[in-house]
Amino acid sequence: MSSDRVTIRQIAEMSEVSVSTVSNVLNGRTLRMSAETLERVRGVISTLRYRPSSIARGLVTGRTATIGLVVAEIETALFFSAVGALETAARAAGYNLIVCHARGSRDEAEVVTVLRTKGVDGIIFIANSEAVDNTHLTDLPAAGILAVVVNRRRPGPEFGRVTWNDRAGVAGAVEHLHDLGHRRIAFLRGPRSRDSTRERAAGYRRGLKKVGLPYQEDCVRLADYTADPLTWERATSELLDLDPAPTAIIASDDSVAAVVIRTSQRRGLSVPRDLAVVGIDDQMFATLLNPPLTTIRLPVKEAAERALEMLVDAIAGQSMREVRLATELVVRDSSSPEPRTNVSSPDACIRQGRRTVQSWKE
Amino acid sequence: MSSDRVTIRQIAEMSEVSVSTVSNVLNGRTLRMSAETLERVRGVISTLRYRPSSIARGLVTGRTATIGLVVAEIETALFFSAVGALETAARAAGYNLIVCHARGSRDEAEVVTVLRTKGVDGIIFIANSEAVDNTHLTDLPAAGILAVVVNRRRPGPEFGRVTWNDRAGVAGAVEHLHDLGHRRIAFLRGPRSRDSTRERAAGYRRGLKKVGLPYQEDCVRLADYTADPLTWERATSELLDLDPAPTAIIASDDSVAAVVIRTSQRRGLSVPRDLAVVGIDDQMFATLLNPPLTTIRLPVKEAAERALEMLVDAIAGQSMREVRLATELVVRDSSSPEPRTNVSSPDACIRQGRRTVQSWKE
DNA sequence: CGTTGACCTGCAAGCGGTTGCATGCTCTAA
DNA sequence: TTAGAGCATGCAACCGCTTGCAGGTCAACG
Repeated sequence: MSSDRVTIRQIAEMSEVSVSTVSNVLNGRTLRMSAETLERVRGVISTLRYRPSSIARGLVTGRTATIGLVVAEIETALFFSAVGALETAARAAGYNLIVCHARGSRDEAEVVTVLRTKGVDGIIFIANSEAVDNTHLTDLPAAGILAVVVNRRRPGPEFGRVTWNDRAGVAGAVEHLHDLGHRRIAFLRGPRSRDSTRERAAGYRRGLKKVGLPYQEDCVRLADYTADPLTWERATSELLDLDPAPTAIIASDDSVAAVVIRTSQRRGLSVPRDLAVVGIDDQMFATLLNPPLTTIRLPVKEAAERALEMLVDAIAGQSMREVRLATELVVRDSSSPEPRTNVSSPDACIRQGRRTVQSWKE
Repeated sequence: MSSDRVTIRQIAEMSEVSVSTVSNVLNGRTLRMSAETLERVRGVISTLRYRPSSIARGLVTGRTATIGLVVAEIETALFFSAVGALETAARAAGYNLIVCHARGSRDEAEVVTVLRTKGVDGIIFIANSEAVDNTHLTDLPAAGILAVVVNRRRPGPEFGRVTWNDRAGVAGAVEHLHDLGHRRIAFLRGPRSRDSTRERAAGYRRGLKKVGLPYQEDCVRLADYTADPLTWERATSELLDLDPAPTAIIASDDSVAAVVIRTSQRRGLSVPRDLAVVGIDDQMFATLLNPPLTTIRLPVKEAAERALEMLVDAIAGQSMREVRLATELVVRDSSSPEPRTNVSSPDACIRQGRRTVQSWKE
């Protein structure tokens, strides 16, 4: 296919030097080289638009300038921003990304072996759940594969790790709602299979404790964001049927929050006047809802960048680290303190434009 | 790094055969081979978990089983689904994806050269705009690089191409709204820089013509989905201020549609009773809005699959094709014929669950 | 004038595979 | 008994590039 691909040999011939000299030019080993030769070789390279085959180079150096990205559950819109951020950061650092989507850990094991045959310089695993089987990863360090896990349990100290603080995020949301005067704050939890769910539940409890509210069993319901939205609707209705009904709901994620808003509006409630709603993720559409959604932003993008940075450092010989990032509460109208009318006004626009941000670290 | 990577040589030694024999086993050239040898080699391979380096193999065969994916404006959530679909399809066909995000055509040119050094077997370009500069692509065929473009102008007949029918989609939406009784249907167009915008505008005109409605200049406004949502809000307000105001709006995309819904609701209008709203894209959140959004679904996922299929066929020696896919109108409540109340009812749930789908091809 | 460095450049081996063709073996038939 | 067919395996070149080290040139120095 690559019929007439330019090779280093051709460059050498045309510049009337040896292949090694060209290689030296390419790799900056140019210290002890006559300016004349250097210039000549460079000239030929640029006129022929020669780019050395990174695959041949990789074969001998063991470096391919490629890193593998293994994403679990790529459908989750949230993780797309991570992929984008990762790609940007990687390219800035001179790397390319082989992106693989793993469905389940068996699949992941297979993906990893493929990635190894491709000679990637390292692998980043990004999951939306910490509760993943890691057994197939434990032999990576022995094989000399560098790896960083994001939002996921760490298979061993040879792995880099980036997480974010779900617990503090939810606790902060509870505080925020308490500040607004809410005294009965409900919590929709995600599926138990995820560690983050546990963390968030812990954050909910902690937040309540901190502001001095009792933990009430009936205010916690399951709303599995991987399940059918109808189930979220039902969970919301159950909460709203309580007596006294909660005046605020923290939802499993932004999608669930959207349905919470819709469900309560259909019951004739006004958000935030009758019910405050807080989401988790800060997905792109959060700002487009009516009302715009207050939500806990997960630092997915930053996590991606830190993971890449860590991996690149590791390739350069440094040892792996563990980083925990802060989440932030982005306050929008769905938890606005003042009741909103449904009528547009200049004032409303301004209020909508405003955005308050608060961060929580451990 | 890959300190003790197993090589074909080791396998050869342990099986007491030559390297070539192992290679023959690996590549299925096993016809004239004694069953005993075959089994022995296979045994060693599997006990040592040997996987041949695809990079070394690529060097000699010229095939890397890797294809490049160049995505323009990766932030667009819509295209993430394409990436996911592409990855799935690629892996099923035995390929991996190097994903690159190109911002602008200069960047794209650079990405392409990098991809070439990595020895990709082909490249898929996917853009959310047909109006991209293609000059830097025209030399790809000469270099023996196979390429498929998605939703984008075709640089030449050597390129594969997959598009979808924006025009018919919008025309169909107009028909749908007309069927519901709407006689004044507004259209929010996207930025002029995109071919799709022109196509959609043409579809709008054609739809009007088909149902016998006049084209009214004042019913068309710009709502650039890459711009600030406040501008969408303003465009919506301008439409609603008209006298007579339109009773239906086709929005530039789903995000814009969400804002249209919000804006009209804030003015005290009820969707769809007072105003029908149709989006474009069928993004994930369309179904979560209040009311759920009727939208023109673009076959992004299918396009990705067709593009991959075409590329794989081309690698196998077939020539490129051009495919145009149908769009479908997904009817949800935002254009429901019957007025909706804001009060929940069992009936409402059922109606919400329903989904009507209609397809338009050229 | 012979040596010695400093300074450039090229040789050749090797990375981990693939592949055309030669080689050696076994077995059958003349 | 032996040539030839047929089969199983190995040889060696090659893919495009890197790199340690040898080798060659030239000016200055003793």
